[in-house]
Amino acid sequence: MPELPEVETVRRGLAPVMEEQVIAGALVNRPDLRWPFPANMAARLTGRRVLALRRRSKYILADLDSGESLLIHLGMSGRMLVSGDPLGRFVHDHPAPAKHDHVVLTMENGARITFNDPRRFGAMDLLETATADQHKLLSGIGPEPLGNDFSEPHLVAAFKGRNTPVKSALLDQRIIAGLGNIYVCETLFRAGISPKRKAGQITVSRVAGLVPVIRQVLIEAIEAGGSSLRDFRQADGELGYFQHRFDAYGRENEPCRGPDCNGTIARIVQSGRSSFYCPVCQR
DNA sequence: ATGGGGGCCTGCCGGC
DNA sequence: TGCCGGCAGGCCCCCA
Repeated sequence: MPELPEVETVRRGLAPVMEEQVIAGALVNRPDLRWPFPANMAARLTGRRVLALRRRSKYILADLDSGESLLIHLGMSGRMLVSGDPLGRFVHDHPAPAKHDHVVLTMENGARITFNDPRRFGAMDLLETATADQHKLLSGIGPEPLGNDFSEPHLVAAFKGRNTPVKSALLDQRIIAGLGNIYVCETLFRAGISPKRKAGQITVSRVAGLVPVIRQVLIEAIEAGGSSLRDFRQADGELGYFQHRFDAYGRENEPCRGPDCNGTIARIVQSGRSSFYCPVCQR
């Protein structure tokens, strides 16, 4: 469930049960996900207190009192399931792992956090907190769209001269962090820009206009994810995700919801991925 | 440097 | 019922 709003929703769901808490036990059920786990991962997590849970792009970082941070990426199908008993009555209760439960953290408060990832495109790593930004997976990532470094001049400069479709440019994590296929589709729909248009060919004012649209789409999605937080602890991290109302994504052959537009949402494939858009009002 | 495509995995869904 | 193709929210890496 992994674009920026979903990852932020997961972070917010995990924070109350993980922050300030000690990891009492770590169960690692396989040697790797997308890449091998770091050496001695279970031992380096066990007994460590979680000082803070942060998010950078689609990554979650758990800062530990050892000076290391646990880096978590959910890939395409990763879930962080919270179970157990916050009152700590069943700390020693270890139910058999379900299929694709790869890592289970048991917190001192009795909460259990299970990383379940069928497709195993997810990842975990341990890195020095002080130099986290220089980690190979983080160093090339562009500005956070909801942060101060993301701006009209930045996006205009990043698009300038680019011959790639705007769809690809917005998916490029070096240009802007955290967008994925869904929110790029939604952003371009609201901005009235065709996903096929070359990034460097869009007028400066239209590129600048993308900035507030991106922010608004993400803020709305985070708020929608947040509305499902009550159910988050029950398990299914996917709740809230499907509650989103998408205007374009997944709506092939359905009527365009644009004002005064009688177009029909189309699906095309760009660099192997589906783009949904209205050929009438997205130009 | 930039852009495009392959590949990593499993699960699900629709069609035959 | 079973098999098969196509599809899926990501992203690294290699090639031209």
